Amino acid sequence: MPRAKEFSETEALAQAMEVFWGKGYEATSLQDLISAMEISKSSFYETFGSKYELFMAAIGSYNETRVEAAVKMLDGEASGKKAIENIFAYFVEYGEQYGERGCFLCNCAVEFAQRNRAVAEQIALGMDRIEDAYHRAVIRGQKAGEIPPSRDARSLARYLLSCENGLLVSAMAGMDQRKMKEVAQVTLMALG
Amino acid sequence: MPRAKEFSETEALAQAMEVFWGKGYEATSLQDLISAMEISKSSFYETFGSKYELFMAAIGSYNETRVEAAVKMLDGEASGKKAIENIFAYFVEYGEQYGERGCFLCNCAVEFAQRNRAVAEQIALGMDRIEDAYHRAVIRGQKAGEIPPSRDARSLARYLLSCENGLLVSAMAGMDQRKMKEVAQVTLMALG
DNA sequence: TCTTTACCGGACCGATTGGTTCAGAACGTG
DNA sequence: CACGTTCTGAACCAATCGGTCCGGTAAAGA
Repeated sequence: MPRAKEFSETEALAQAMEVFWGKGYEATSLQDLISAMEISKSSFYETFGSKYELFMAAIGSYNETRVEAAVKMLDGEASGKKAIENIFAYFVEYGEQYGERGCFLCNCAVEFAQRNRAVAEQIALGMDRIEDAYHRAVIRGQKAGEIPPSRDARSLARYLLSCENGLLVSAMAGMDQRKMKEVAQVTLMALG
Repeated sequence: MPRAKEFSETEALAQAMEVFWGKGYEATSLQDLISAMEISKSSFYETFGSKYELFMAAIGSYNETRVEAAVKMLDGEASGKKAIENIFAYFVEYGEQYGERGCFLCNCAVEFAQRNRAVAEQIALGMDRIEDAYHRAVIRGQKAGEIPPSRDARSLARYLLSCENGLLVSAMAGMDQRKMKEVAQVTLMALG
């Protein structure tokens, strides 16, 4: 009976995420959003409720796509150490593809987290997923004899996550790829 | 002949920096600023020109005060390694005093740097100062036999800066002090 | 064809944004 | 006292902000 949907909700959400990722929440206007999503203002409010609700959904979308992709990368490799090396190499290459817009979760944390608990929780969700994936990779590396079993796997996982965040923020602050590569190498030496 | 200045320009600037640091540029309104600075709107525009100009000056103020303090901390200690350990310990304690508002330069980089070259340059100025201070500390540590001389001092300095950024961002994303302390320990182990 | 739903454009809203202007009070100095 | 300057509060500005509402059209199934 009804007319068929003409735009994909998840696709529009993904577009919105891109805009928020690139410009941040406050600097993104409704105009920016509906232009990128290619829907009308009316459809916007009917489908997504408000700018804020859309933003929360966008973080969720990021967790389901980008974070999940990173997790798969870490879980997929046969060797734990290789998986970690590969993902850091990926982050070093990263800028060329996406521009230096860093990690969306970090950006949101910087702009929002201290003032908004709901956002902070949404961010923690994604961060924890990555940390756990690093943890699994470290354990795998330890079992394979690539990483000393004496080291605390959870600490190493948190260290790697923190370094990842630092690397991506440093990139936004102007660090070029060559220097990033050096930093990544030093970072991974800490695995022993 | 003239009437005396009744407010200190540098003091007002410092207050403005605090606000920008805590809320970011976009989320800070003129009302926020003139309330914190305790001057009138008229004085504001006469003295500082515009919100944007004030913001740029605020980054400068941050470089002259906070960054300079960090540099002094790194240069002051007798032992290079001890200096680095101390400053990381300081960042771990940090949150309690200032709330988790991270590093102002990083925050600005996240919000602004990709879209504004002038801001990016101002940020790079401060970052370079810190990197150089780390570099001097590493060299001192190497001369004292605390850090293997085989390691490239500049790479280590950039690594430390990147890890510092990562640690402060992670704190904003919800990492608690205990975990930060662990991460800092792992970070410093990489010095060898 | 008729109903139901999807979608759009545009008018409209109050509030707030950053910014300007100006008259006048406050104040130190000659 | 008078001059020169600092500083303020309020009035005012156009523009934009996020958000609401409605009339109309397009499309699918009954």
